[in-house]
Amino acid sequence: MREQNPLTTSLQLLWNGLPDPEKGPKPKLTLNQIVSAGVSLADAEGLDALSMRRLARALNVGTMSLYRYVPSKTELLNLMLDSVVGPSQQRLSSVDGGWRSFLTATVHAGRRLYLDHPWTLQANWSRPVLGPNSVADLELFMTGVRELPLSDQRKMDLATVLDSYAQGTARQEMMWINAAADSGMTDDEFWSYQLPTLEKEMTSGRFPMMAALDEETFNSTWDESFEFGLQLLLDGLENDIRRSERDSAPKKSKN
Amino acid sequence: MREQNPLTTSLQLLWNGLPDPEKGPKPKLTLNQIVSAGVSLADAEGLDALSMRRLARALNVGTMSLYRYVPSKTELLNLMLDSVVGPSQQRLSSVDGGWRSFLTATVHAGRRLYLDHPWTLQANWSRPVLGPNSVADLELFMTGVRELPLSDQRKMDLATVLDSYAQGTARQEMMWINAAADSGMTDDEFWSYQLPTLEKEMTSGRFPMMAALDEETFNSTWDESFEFGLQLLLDGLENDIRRSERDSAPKKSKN
DNA sequence: TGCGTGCACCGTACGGCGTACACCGTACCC
DNA sequence: GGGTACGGTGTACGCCGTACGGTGCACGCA
Repeated sequence: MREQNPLTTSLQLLWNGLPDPEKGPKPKLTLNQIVSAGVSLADAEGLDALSMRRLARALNVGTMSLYRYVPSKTELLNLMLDSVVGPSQQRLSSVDGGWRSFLTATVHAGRRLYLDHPWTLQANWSRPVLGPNSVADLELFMTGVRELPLSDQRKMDLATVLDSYAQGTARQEMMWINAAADSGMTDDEFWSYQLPTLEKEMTSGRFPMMAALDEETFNSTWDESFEFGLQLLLDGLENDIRRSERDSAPKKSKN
Repeated sequence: MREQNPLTTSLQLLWNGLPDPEKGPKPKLTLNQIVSAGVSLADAEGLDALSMRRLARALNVGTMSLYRYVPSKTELLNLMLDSVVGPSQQRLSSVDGGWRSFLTATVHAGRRLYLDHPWTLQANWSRPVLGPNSVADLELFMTGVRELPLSDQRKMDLATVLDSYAQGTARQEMMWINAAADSGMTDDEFWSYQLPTLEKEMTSGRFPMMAALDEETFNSTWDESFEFGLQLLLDGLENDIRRSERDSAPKKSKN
């Protein structure tokens, strides 16, 4: 338990939580209380609002008491992240409905996760060590794609690609929402304030393509662009699969 | 110039820079010097290292002098962001080589941008107002896809989707690199420290799919997964295009 | 020529942050 | 019943962004 592996304590906390002590006074808190209070605070007010002082106040303890449970704020964020990922009901129930509906549910769930917990997309966020929920997530993914004629390596690539896409789209959406909110305006107000300047510049001759755009060019909702890209990805995958089935088809005659 | 539009000053700075003053002493700096010093510092040491104090020291001025040029750190970040985006040579030269090679170059350039300037993926990053380089970027994109049989709205969706993908993949890659670097180890060391714990858990019976994975499952490079997903997207798009050409083909006989 | 004025420069200070450290008090083991 | 291991926390340090106000330069005008 006291190896020199520098990740030991992180891994220990993620997978086994705190060891329950025998001696000394009873702890006032549990690790879970701290982590979920952190998640609530970050969900409600953003990552900026999550300071150790505020979190401690919310839990009615002194600031430094938190450090009896968690070695640093970074480690707390790692725990918060793992606590928030993990298989959702939606995906569990779609695992046997064919790969396309499973992957659709997976990417939707990923996007919803990032939008529900925007703080997962903020900050330095050096990706933590893998925790139990992340691994359960991968386990479910691998189950959902078990029928696909792809190598395990390609399946893992697929997981990475789809998560990247969910993350990227959610991040873009969040940035616009934040930009408006930070300036204390709605999305529409934000646009309308920019429009005069943009229109002047676009019709200046420097941007002929931009000047000639349709009225509705910028009218897509985030949901629509997200769906569009998701269909591209899945269509591309379907292509891939058909091709690999065609390639292996001749061998079928051997049976 | 003194309207109550709350974005006026931001837009002014982005599009026109600072007005050159008539009275008083000559400014020691230019806006560009500040912005590019900020970019250099953030590139070299990350966004955390970019404090107003350090930036001022690097420029040999007092901390508060910076505020004569830039109203806040947030605004500085907006200017920095617009200063690093924009059409690259690679993309400009591929604009007439067919949509597929143009889009490939576009997404590659996007990914390279995010990897070269990882700070663009950090922090709150409430997306700023659109600056001249961002608009030039869109202009180029619209030129590159002008032949595609898609509505302007769909083309804009495509721009969003591809940027999301570039951003998502770059972000994932950066997170792993950071995670290792923050702990002061290489990527490989980071993996090897986690492996014992993961292997123990995976063979515990709770994760049968994970336990049965090929040896090479996790061996893909970031480049490989990125390429894989990019091909999926472009194949999907090709599908879309062929379908829409097929649909409109009957009309061709009218000619 | 000289002076008034508007702007550049920047030292100081305030309220936040993460967290190192040391001290206090509790509750179990022997 | 005493020793000891451990939970709780007050204080302090060195960072951060930036509000405020003082100082002195350089041009427009008399």
